Amino acid sequence: MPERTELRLTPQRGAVLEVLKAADDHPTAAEVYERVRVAAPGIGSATVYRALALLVSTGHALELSLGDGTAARYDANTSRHDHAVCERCGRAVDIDQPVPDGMVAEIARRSGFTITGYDLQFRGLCPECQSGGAGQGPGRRQ
Amino acid sequence: MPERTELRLTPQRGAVLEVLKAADDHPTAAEVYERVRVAAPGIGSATVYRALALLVSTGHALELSLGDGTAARYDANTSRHDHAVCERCGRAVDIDQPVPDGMVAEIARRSGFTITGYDLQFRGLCPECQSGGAGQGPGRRQ
DNA sequence: CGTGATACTGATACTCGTTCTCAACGATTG
DNA sequence: CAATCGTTGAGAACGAGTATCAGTATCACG
Repeated sequence: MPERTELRLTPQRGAVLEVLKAADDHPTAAEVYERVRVAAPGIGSATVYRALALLVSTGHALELSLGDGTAARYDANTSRHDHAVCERCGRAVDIDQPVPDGMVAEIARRSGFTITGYDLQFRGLCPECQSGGAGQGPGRRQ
Repeated sequence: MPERTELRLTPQRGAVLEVLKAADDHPTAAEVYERVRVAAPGIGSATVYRALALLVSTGHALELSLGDGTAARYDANTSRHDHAVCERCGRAVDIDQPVPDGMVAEIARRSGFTITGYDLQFRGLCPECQSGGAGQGPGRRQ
């Protein structure tokens, strides 16, 4: 599978892309599937997964692993940015502040790695959940 | 299930903890299972998962999602640190340099989140894979 | 228009990591 | 010794994602 020779923008793929562009949250593949079924009722989940993978590989979408052990999320914003994830409600918002270059260089020097990128997720409580209710906070990892 | 009332250090749990402490890599649950079977031959995978969850919840181990979509990894080093993951061989090494406090504060201010922590993984090539061979690099995410 | 090549589709079976269920086991207490 | 209750191992169940496959749509060309 060296290079895509051809690539059609089928109705299904268009629908997936529309859903992704219309979403201001960061839907999982399953959520994308649900929403796409409104515009393309007969669509199968495999097709959604394939379309998402295609969009990611062609740079039209980003696949996010928000490090909470749950399913991958997708984002039509393809510029470099990170996320803050609410530990209570799972909502993710964009963070546009990059890690300082000096820090990356220092880490490359110390570890011997060639650093090609990084994934950074902040954890905490979103404004709604801070005020919202006093429910129990699950608390995960580190 | 408010608080652990009792907690036995059973041979199985001890074996899991030993494996974790002896590991200088960051084994997945499946790898822990394999290694534990040497010391505790009849052990079941469910027991290993339970022991790992227990160790994590009592602060004796850390569960890592290295953001590459693969299985969770475990680490007996419970102090705050991040990881650099090799994109070719999957190896993870520890990174001890924290994100500057000012950056975290700035992000909390801008997003309105109460930040309780973060997960940071650097991606790149480890020293071995840089020199090692010219194989094909997979290339994932962002 | 017909024909063949090939990309794409949806259904479904499957894999894999992880969790759940449950009967049996074992340690502790009275 | 009996009752209790946390723990165990086997295996079923689960959810996300992938592979397979037969059928369909689209394209290039004569």
